[in-house]
Amino acid sequence: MVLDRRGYHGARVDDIVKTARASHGTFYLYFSNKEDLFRALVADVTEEMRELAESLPPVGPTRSGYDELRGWLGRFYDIYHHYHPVIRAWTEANAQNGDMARLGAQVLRRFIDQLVRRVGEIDPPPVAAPEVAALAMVSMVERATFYAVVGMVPVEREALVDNLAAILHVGLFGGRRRR
Amino acid sequence: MVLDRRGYHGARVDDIVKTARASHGTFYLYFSNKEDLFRALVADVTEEMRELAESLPPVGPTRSGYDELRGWLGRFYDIYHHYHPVIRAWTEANAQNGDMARLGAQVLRRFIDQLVRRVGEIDPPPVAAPEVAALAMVSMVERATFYAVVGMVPVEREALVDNLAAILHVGLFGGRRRR
Amino acid sequence: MVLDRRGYHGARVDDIVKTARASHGTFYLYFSNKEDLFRALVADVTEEMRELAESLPPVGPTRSGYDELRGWLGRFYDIYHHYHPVIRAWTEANAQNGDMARLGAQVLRRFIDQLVRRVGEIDPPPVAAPEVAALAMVSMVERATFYAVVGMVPVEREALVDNLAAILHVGLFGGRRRR
Amino acid sequence: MVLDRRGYHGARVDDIVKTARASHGTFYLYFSNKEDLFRALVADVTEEMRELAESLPPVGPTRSGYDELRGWLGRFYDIYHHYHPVIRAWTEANAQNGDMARLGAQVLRRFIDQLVRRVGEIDPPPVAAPEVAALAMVSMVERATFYAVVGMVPVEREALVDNLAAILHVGLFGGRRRR
DNA sequence: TATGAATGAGATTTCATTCAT
DNA sequence: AATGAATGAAATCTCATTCAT
Repeated sequence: MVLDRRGYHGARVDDIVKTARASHGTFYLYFSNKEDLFRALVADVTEEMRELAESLPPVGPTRSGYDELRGWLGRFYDIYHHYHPVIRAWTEANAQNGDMARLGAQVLRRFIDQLVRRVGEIDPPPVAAPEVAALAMVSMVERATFYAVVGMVPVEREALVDNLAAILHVGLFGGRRRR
Repeated sequence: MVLDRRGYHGARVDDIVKTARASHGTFYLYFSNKEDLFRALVADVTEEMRELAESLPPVGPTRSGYDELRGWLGRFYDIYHHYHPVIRAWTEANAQNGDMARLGAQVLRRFIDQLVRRVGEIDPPPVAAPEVAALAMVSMVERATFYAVVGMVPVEREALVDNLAAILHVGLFGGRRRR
Repeated sequence: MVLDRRGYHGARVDDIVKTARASHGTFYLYFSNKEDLFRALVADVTEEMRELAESLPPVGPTRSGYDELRGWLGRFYDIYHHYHPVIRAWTEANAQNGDMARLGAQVLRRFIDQLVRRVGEIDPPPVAAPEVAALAMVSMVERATFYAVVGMVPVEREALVDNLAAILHVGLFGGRRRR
Repeated sequence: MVLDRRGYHGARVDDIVKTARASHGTFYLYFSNKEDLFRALVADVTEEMRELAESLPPVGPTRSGYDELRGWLGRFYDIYHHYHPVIRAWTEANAQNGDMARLGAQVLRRFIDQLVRRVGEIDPPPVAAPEVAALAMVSMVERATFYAVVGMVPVEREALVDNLAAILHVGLFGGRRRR
């Protein structure tokens, strides 16, 4: 995947079509321009992310709740792993202003909303400001997974998922035992 | 700041010199190329970050430890706020491979190392894998601050710092009371 | 008709086959290339024009001569109206050098020759240089009709034909009465 | 002049800059795109045409009126001769729809208006529909001059100007003697 | 005959960099 | 030291034409 090696700006249409063993003409037959390809790729990721956000399990200080959280984080990791070239490029785009950044903000928003909802179900409420706590947690999961997936830190999937689950659990339920 | 609006690739040398009310010639008198300018800007941030990493306070389940952590997070926020155009561009560069991404990995490493050291001081050790926990915490702080600073989420400095401090405190010391 | 909206260069083969509800393959089955289609279209017009040039009536300062001239101008208008997309494209091609311009020059020549012949029949000869007078008259008829037909000026068929006939009549026979 | 040989579509930016002994970069320093150059060239011609339209002399069945008309037609010829590459390209553009054709229609309009005004001064009025007569006369002058200038017909400047003047004079004043 | 996805040569346009002044 | 017009390599994009089915 060309995006992987060079990111959006580094990926020349020439590279893309060579990698796909196609021609320039074919490329512009299916995409109206380079950004359009990127949008299509991002749309796939966005769809996966939307489903993922919706499948965030109800949480509770139980063993099964903990396991479900681990499963969910594992899926998060897998999506990031699978789409990481696109996600790299998207991160690149998010660093600028413009459409793609707005789309990124929407997806972020969706995760935060789902998490806020879950946190609202917890009794007693674990934090004063669920919105900010949700932002913090989403940020943690997203970026730690990103760094692991792109190899900026040497962390294996299981170690990452276990630790994120543990930290989130503690963050949500304090020291409460898992029943 | 041109980097703010457009990121590294979006900021043309022409824009940069216009913004600086200088000429192309002058630009190349002081920087050997566009990347060189960016390196210089990043070097400033890197230096701040290095100092910041070193000033990570010893932590403990005390009120003063908590306050120091808040102070430190506030400084983190302020640096991000001040340098956010550069940091955006850096995020963009980190999303690609290459020198800048390696530099980003180094800075990340430094934060993780410092945090691991602090976590190592805690007795009993709060987590099984301090490295991964440290990655998670750095990721959380970094990205939540980034999203807040660039306006992708509407969170104020104080709310952010308070919540991050609370979450980190719980993460490090579980439900232990602040003495 | 695609030529109408966009002219020769603006009419892509893709547009042409879409308009004709055919495929690219079929197009190249019947025409060896895009220019070949245009040549075929122009050939139709050229043939019409050839016949029209030959049917230029003998002229004279009589009412019936005047009426015949009017009829002829009406046919000129009708051909231009019918073929105006092709004629637009041809005008476009005439504005360049090359084969099509040469073909345009031939057709122009044919009209001039016919008109010179008619003018030669007039006694006394109305002008010193029949060739140039013929050029002027052909130019007048051709371009005024073109402007009217393509809508660059708001003139109706009858008004145009009447006036052109009157002017030509005066030009050929001066103020002489129509007998 | 590159437009001369090939017209607008045939003139590649590459040819233009080679002819001008400049580089692509320089071209795009002064014009935002290829059409922009063409617009600039046409603007020059448009300005000349505007002045020419305004300088259309008052007409009358006098020798001096006739001479002024000849002078004016000579200036028309000279402008066409000088700008003929641009005028060819403009004719090409007029053959399509779009901005340039609208601009062409405006210039045509201006000539017609001026001529209608002059014809309106004549007593008795020479034609029933001055608008259409003016269109015919402008068409005649424009196209005959075009054909002569681009070499589609072999007519010299003096012969053209003399004959056009004679025909216009007859058209306007019938057989009336030049006083 | 008919199709239309695929092609690729060649066009336009961009922008980091240079250099004469 | 400072300038900014000029450069040109390299990018994006177009579209007439082909050919396997």
